[in-house]
Amino acid sequence: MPLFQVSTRIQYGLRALAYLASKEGPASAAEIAGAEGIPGKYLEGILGQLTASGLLRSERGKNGGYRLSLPAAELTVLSIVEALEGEIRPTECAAGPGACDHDLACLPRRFWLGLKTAVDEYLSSRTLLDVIDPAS
Amino acid sequence: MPLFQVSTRIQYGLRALAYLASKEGPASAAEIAGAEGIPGKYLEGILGQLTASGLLRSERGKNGGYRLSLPAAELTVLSIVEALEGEIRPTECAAGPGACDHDLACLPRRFWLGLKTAVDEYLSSRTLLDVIDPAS
DNA sequence: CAGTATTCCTACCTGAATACTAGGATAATA
DNA sequence: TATTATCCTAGTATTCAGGTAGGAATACTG
Repeated sequence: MPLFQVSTRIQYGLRALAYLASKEGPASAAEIAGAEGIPGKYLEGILGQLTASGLLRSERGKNGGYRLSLPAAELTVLSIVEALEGEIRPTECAAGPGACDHDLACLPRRFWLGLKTAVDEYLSSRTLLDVIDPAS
Repeated sequence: MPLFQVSTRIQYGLRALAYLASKEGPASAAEIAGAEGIPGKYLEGILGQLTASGLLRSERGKNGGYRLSLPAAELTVLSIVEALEGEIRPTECAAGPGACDHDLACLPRRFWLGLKTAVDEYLSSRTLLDVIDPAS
């Protein structure tokens, strides 16, 4: 129903990253889940995805866990969102010319592309640090 | 999966309004559906919703149909979106203080509220005319 | 008044996605 | 070798988008 909606996946991911940013050394999925009240097995999958995208580095075995691969100030929210949900794309047509067979008939395309640009600008100009810093 | 997604409901509604804007007099749901290639019965529901929200005026019976209740230049896209999907709200918390029981624990709230503001500004500063005018 | 064209109302259906849960295999450390 | 992790695969419950179907209410027209 909503035009845009932040899934629990993104909310959980962001909170987990925020937890890691405010901590020295690695943290396990179970530790983060406990601290943040997030279902553990579900969080595992999210963290795995963030690792595969290169935002986190993981170590297995005892004393292992996850840690940020970049300082929080260099991690844009856009990169987090795209890691968890792929490229933002309001409509099929908004993917670019030739992506749909209407092309000319699809006048609103320009409009939705503009919206995507506005959202991308917001998300790429804020970092993880901005999200967790109450002063911002 | 997407952070924001324009539903067919909004796309169809917009195209129907665009059709009405470029036409003298009323048009029936069937006419618009035929011209725009939209499922007729589905469109009926959408137009009914736009009517209930006051964006359209309808007349039943022969020679009836729908017409805009405002000039296209005075119809913001935000009003269209809200008529079809209700208020934009990225997360529960973003509805305002007190809307969730975390409040202080919900640091990212401010961030998502900012995103909502950015989107609202974009949508409320454009009208139906802007959407259908290739020059804009 | 009969017929026709239209909106309006209610109910249902289906496929896909979100938000999980379950159980273990694999790897690293102590 | 016991423990603590990540990693992998599969299944499930619920919700929602995107329709379909059928007819009732209403208004014009001959």
